[in-house]
Amino acid sequence: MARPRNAATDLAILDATRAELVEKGWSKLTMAAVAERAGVAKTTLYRRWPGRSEMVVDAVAVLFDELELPDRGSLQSDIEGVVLSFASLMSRPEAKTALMAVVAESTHSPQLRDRIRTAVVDRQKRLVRQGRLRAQERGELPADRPDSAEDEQLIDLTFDVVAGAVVHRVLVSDEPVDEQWAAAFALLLVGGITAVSG
Amino acid sequence: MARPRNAATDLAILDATRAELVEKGWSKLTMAAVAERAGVAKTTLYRRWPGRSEMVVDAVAVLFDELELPDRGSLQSDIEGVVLSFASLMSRPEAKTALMAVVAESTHSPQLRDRIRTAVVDRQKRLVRQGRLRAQERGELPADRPDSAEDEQLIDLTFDVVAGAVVHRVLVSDEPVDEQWAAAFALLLVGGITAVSG
Amino acid sequence: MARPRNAATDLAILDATRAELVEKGWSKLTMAAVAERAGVAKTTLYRRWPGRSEMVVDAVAVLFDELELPDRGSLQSDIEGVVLSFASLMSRPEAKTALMAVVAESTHSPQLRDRIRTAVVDRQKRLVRQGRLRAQERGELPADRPDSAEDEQLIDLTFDVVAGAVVHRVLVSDEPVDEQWAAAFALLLVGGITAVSG
Amino acid sequence: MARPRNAATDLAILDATRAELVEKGWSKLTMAAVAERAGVAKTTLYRRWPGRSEMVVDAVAVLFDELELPDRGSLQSDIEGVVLSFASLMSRPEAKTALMAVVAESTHSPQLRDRIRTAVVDRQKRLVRQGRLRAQERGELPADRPDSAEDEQLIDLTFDVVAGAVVHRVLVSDEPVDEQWAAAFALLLVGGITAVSG
DNA sequence: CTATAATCGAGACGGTACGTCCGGTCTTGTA
DNA sequence: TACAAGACCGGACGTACCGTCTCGATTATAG
Repeated sequence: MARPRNAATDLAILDATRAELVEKGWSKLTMAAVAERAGVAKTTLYRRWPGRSEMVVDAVAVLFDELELPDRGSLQSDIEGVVLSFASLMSRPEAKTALMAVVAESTHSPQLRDRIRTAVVDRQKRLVRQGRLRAQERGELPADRPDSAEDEQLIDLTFDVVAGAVVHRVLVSDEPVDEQWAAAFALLLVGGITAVSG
Repeated sequence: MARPRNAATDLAILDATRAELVEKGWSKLTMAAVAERAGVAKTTLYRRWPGRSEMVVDAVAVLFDELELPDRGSLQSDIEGVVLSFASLMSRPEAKTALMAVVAESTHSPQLRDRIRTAVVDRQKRLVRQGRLRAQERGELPADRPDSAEDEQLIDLTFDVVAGAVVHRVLVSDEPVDEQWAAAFALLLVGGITAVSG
Repeated sequence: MARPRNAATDLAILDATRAELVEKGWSKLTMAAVAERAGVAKTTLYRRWPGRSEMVVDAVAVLFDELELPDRGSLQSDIEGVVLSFASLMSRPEAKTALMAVVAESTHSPQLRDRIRTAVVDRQKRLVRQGRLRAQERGELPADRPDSAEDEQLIDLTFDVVAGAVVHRVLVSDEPVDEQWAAAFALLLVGGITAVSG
Repeated sequence: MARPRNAATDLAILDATRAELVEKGWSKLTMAAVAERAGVAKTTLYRRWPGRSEMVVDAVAVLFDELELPDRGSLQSDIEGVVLSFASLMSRPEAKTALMAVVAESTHSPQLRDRIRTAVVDRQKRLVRQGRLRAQERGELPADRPDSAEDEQLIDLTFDVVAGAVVHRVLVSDEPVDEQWAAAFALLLVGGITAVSG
């Protein structure tokens, strides 16, 4: 009760973390370097996060909140838009290197898995819901059936398909996501959703 | 003229690497432990691979060669089959932890990116081609147009969608890929491909 | 402001160094073994000394401070005494193996040469000065001429002759320094000094 | 029986050893480097010497055979001469670094100690005997008493004093042996020997 | 004039230690 | 109490040599 933590310090640390990620990448990211860059002692880092991975998850999570779903007039266009902006996010070095790394770490740590899910995954499903709702308003998709588990599953499925395809294209196949690819993907997805929902 | 390298040593090392991956996971995998388990000196590892990542790529790559595409009678069923067997592969601890980790590392190393592409990605596209061919023989899909770049792109797209969705579901969303999910996914994908190709 | 170095650690390390020298000898002395024996991390060694040789010089230097020159009543006897006690020092395994080794190393390192000179050589010249002074008080030797470079050179010469002869006898010729040898040597040296100074 | 060893190879190896000693010093001298420099395989080295130390002793021993004792007309002058030529030998980098190093090693190896004694020490005592004989012929010293252990001991003592003083001056005290020092030393030694033998 | 057997070059190999780096904890003094 | 500074332990890193080994290829002698 004597002295409260300095809130600005958190931001400085997360900024420093992202900067180091850009310059060095995940495996060369050291706590000491982040601390020095943030003008902070190593102790302070460990007082706030249990380890490197958790800190990086938090540092990267905010990037995902920049994603939006502007109304481009059709489901097809909306998908194209979100694919392109997600791809551009995944092309930023601090995002691509960190995301895969923490996912890798998470395979041996349930705590980390939870942190990723709450900080990244769940927060972005909103985009799928929003796009679906908008398409229903436009009459492109039928309205949700009340309490339908199938509808809920379709949302999850759509999320994994969109996010997975983009991540795989960019990071594993190592090919660019350009407008042409986004269009082809959106066409495929709309076709599939229509077939399933129709 | 000089003493040749022992070919069996390579196999012993890669076996040891996979075993250590299962027990310790990527971040606790040490060269010394792999060497000891393989009954080999650390030097020998470094004589054959430039680093941990490259060695792990080679160790994991062979797992992907186990994937097959048995003829289950329809495109929909074929997709369900490959999704399930791929998901079962991605659930093996040595595959999931290693794959994400090397992809993360690869974001800062073109050499590693190439190695992943040739050792893993390119080798598995055969499954997509094979499934497509079979569907065409069954009359489920129209035949390829000669020298069509579009057909080629559709193959790549399909590959990223299938592999990406499964990987994302298993590793990021952290949800199981069961028969129900495989069926829903296959339905969506067949719908999309039909719409696009029709 | 920051945490200060633990002074007791220095002593523990030097003790461990001497113990390892006794058991293993110079060429089998490893930093890791010293660290473990001292209950200290290897890092701590390197934080305090640039390398093995420097550490060993410091570890051995204190042994030389044990040397004394008890008044045995005559120059001849004083020399016999110091020769015997120096020889007994040079027979201790930690001294003999270490001293020659660091001298060997020093031939390629001016820094090390300086360290040896200040830590060992200069500190022991006091014995020669003391013995000379005592002999002068007894009237065995004429008093120093003021500001005489010759007197100073004679001190250095005596030091090299005494120390050199003992070291060479023990380490190179590999013969024991017993009372008989000490007496013969002292006789020779007193004869020489008297001839020169007379 | 079948094929004899190439004798020229021995010389090439010892030459290479000395050259490496000059350039790198003892502690940076590697068997691989010597082998390459001699145009020879590492195996060949180990076929001829049990280890580095033994090889270096042989490489350096020949240097000592260059020492001679030209007749300069008096015991005093003869001593000055041998001191200067021995000092010039001890100033050569391959000799100084190697000699101390093998002596250090020898403290833990009787075999090595023997090799040093036969290859270096015993071979050089001839110089003392020769100088003594010459001084006796000149009438500077009384003739040997038959079967006198004392005379024998005086030879050994003289050897240790001369060699020890020079080595200590050059390597430990790190001061030059010039004509002035040689003269002062010779004066001291002649005084001592005369007093003892008188 | 072979054939036979040791020598030789090259370099892979199992080891051991190196000196460095980093993670995470701890101990100081200052604010 | 929070914090900066940095010492500290532990442990892995990638490198360098060691001394041994396995290879073919190359001789010099014995048959």
